[in-house]
Amino acid sequence: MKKLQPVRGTHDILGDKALRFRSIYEIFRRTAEKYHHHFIDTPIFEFTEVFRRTLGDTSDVVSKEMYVFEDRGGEELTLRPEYTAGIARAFMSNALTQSVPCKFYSYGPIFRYERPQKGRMRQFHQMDVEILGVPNVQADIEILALASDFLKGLGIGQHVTLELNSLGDSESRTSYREALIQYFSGFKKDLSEDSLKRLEKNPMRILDSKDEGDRALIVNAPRIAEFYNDYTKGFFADVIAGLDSFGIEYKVNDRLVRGLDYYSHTAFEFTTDQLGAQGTVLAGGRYDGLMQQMGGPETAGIGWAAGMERLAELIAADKIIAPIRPITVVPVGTDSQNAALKIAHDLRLAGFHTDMGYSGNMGKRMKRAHKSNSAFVILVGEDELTRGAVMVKNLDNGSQEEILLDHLQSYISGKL
RNA sequence: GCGGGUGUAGCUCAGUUGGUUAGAGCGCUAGAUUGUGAUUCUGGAUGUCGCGGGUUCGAGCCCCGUUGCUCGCCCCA
Repeated sequence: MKKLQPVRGTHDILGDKALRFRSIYEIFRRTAEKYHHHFIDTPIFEFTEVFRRTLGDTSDVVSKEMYVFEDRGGEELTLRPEYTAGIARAFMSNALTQSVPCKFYSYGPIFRYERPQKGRMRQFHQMDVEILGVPNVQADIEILALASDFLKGLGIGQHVTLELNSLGDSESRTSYREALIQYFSGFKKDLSEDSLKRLEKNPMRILDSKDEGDRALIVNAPRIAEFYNDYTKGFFADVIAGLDSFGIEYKVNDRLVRGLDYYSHTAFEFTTDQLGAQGTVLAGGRYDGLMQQMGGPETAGIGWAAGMERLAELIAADKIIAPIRPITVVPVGTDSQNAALKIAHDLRLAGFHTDMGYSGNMGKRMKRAHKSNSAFVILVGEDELTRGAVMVKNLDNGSQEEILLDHLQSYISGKL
């Protein structure tokens, strides 16, 4: 082993970070299940085609961020760079098109070959929810409510704002796109280099450019709302009315654009100003055209994904689940080792979290027990054993008492 | 892919205009206390100064390259 370091952009998750991840996942799971979403776990790699077809060849994700490899059988595979395409594939592979609506939640690693930064890694973790087969606004409203409940459950509702937009149906979007191209083409010499490329590939992206020169032009650019047809207008109004009736706060941002090709209608992002350049903590939208793009039947879809690493930086201390306080069983001498092991085993069978003080002198074992956050140490010594008892020490107040083995479990459960 | 900052002990960091054996605190460890932790006291070990080359009588310090980390851009959770 030459390098004992993790691959760039990957991290080990342990200690406090592991606790945060577990806490967040637990709250996510409970919230998603309250909305009766079902757990789904799809492979972390798929045929490259699954992502290439759905995300669009020109998207940055496909063109420069995917971990693509060929396996020994010569198949072109890709580590998933996002959730939706894989779930959509699973939806069709398992013939669930016959069982709509389907509501899913999932959690796991996502891979993108990017330059790492704060809140951005090459392997990171997302929590994802999807509703498939509900084309009307009920799905939009519920998926946003689920997001809002989740973030409030984490205690970060105050630090996060919901930005909302409608990208319209394809008719509205096509005419808006043309209007944008026409408008910006008149200012080609003033546009930044990046935006000139966007003009070719994805003109709507110009709208969230950070370049100052671009921003001056954007102020007077056509607004998407002017190009909504009646259906889009009504749809968006209904989503907003739903949020109002739920008391969910939002900010309409008509410059909000989604990176991936398959979005339509509702698009949203929950952002924070506390994470530097990576402000988006949860984002998603409606993707009614996706299934068809993959060669399946027309199926409506909407969902979002939340970034675990980013949320872990924001989570309130009181939402982090307390580390478990075990009981540590310490044999006093080698003679009592077997008896101690048996006592620990019995405690575990009775449901107690139990650890062993394996080695070292008494001082060392006590120290380790203390460090492991133990509530009690059970000292198993020859003297006590002859009386059918053990010494139980409370590590919080230092008191200790000799307890008959027969009474051990009831004694401890009374004190925990 | 582009641009900036940075790298000394497990952690947080000192280290003079380049000058012998590279330091502190925390943590770790041994003992005081061979059946008792979080307090105290006394000892101990921390290290390829990221890596490779160069300049120099001499480099942790200067120069070049490289790599990791980090911040920003692109893009995104």
